[in-house]
Amino acid sequence: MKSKGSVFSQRVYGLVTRIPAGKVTTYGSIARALHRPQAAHAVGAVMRANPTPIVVPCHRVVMSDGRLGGYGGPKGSERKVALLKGEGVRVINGKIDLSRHLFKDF
DNA sequence: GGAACGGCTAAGG
DNA sequence: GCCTTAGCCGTTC
Repeated sequence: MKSKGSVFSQRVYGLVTRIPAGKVTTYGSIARALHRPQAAHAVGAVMRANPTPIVVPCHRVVMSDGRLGGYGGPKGSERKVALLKGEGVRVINGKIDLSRHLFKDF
């Protein structure tokens, strides 16, 4: 357990936290922002361990496709959508309009 | 210290 | 539109 020891995780949390309401990002984008373009899954690992779901809105992180991905469980997706919609994100058929809300301007 | 897991991505069938 | 294959990386047990 590296609990907070790894810069990577902290970096991920930092970026996710910086995502403004009404915007979303992809695992790949985060990985790229951290100079680890291939570590998308690693980002997922960090998110899974997300110790501060309040500060780290994982629901703003989606797949490169615009799909929501997971969120703890099949129901989580619905909650994700609800939250995103509440923030002004256009969600269609469980997918996000990336061309409209993709935030990669870290 | 090492193996398995995971909320992935990209490319092909 | 969905599944498979291959590659890559950090966390967890």
